Amino acid sequence: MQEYRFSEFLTSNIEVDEKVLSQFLSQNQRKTFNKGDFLVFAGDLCESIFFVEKGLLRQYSIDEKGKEHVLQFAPEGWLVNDRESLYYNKPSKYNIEALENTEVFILDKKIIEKLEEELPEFATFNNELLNNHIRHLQNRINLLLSATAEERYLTFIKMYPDILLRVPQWMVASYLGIAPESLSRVRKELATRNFKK
Amino acid sequence: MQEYRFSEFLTSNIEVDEKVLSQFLSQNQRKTFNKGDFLVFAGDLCESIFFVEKGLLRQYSIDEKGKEHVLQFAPEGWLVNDRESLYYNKPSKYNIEALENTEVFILDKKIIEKLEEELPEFATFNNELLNNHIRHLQNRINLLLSATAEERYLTFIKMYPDILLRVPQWMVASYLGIAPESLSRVRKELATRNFKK
DNA sequence: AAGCCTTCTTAACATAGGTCAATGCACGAT
DNA sequence: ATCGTGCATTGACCTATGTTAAGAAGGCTT
Repeated sequence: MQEYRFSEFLTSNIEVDEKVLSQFLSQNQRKTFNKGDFLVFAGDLCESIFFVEKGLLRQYSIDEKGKEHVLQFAPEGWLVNDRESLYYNKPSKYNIEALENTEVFILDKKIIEKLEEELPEFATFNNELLNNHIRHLQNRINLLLSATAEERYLTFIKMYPDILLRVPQWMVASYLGIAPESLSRVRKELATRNFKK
Repeated sequence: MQEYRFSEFLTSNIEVDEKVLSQFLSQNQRKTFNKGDFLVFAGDLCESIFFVEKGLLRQYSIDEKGKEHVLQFAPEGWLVNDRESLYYNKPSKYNIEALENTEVFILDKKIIEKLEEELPEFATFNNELLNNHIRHLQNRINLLLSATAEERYLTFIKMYPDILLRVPQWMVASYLGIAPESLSRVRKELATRNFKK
């Protein structure tokens, strides 16, 4: 579980003077959460953007029947926020919870906008990040539309082998949109099939 | 079926001088497609961004079993492109097809970047667009994870009543991730239920 | 007007995956 | 060491949705 500072995230992706950068990023934007803590509760307003420097977050909703649905996991180097709150001042539909002791760097919309104005390179980079995020979401939608439980699981293993080891299995099931018992069954089936070969 | 020019899209969302704008946007970026035409075939490289000025597009994949899955519909005022191609120079997984006679305004990455550099307001606006798109995709994922066929359909009706009338029902089913026959069943069920009340 | 697509519907049947309940296991707290 | 809690597994059963196949209603095309 490495650590990944936000400043490092920036300097390793865009050309920018360390000093210029430091004027944007103050130490007090860093915050620590313990395993089990909530960064955001559904119903809250959430106008911050969280960059995970260390640890692991999950963003999830709870439906009327009380079931949880994982929208995303966020390990080191990932950004999480609630767009509904950030751009429409609406209460969030999603909880954000720390699955491990987690350090986040907290950004607000104004800082992002300021960075974009002052550093055109950042604007381009941020754009790519957003587009990349969209790409991921689209691929996930495509998977949810077309793939069986087994296919979804296999894709997950390939894409996020690290996360697989850091979260309980039922959360993976929740991310995949299947029941935990079903995932158990899929795994059993895969195991016996591999054994036979 | 109204018409929505890209220039109008910009001027109605950001403060910008018409003349400044016109230097970016030339007439030859406009293109017309007939119903049934393909703008992009899966496997193609697609480095353009399409803004729909008139008409209707759909972006969809075809899985190994030959089934189509609609990633999105794009009526007037919507942007479509393939991020996989645009940012990673990879062949597209998705087809883009004109469902009606359609006029699109074609942008490439460079124009977007230039607009962002020259017009900070555009950068902010574009950012909001991308974030809004992410928000939509997240909500759709959440729906796919948690909702039954009926709930998905009801949500679709509320969100896209216009599109409902412009595309065949089986495409809606494909967008919702259910079989056309299932959608038929859902509709019947809804009809009899409303009748009983 | 006839014939041909395409779409939608319906019904019978099949199945992946959900639900419920019981068991066992691992691990942290006492 | 023991208890309790949360997680994973398993099996029996159930249900929503997929599949297959057929027929009916429009709407193009010739």
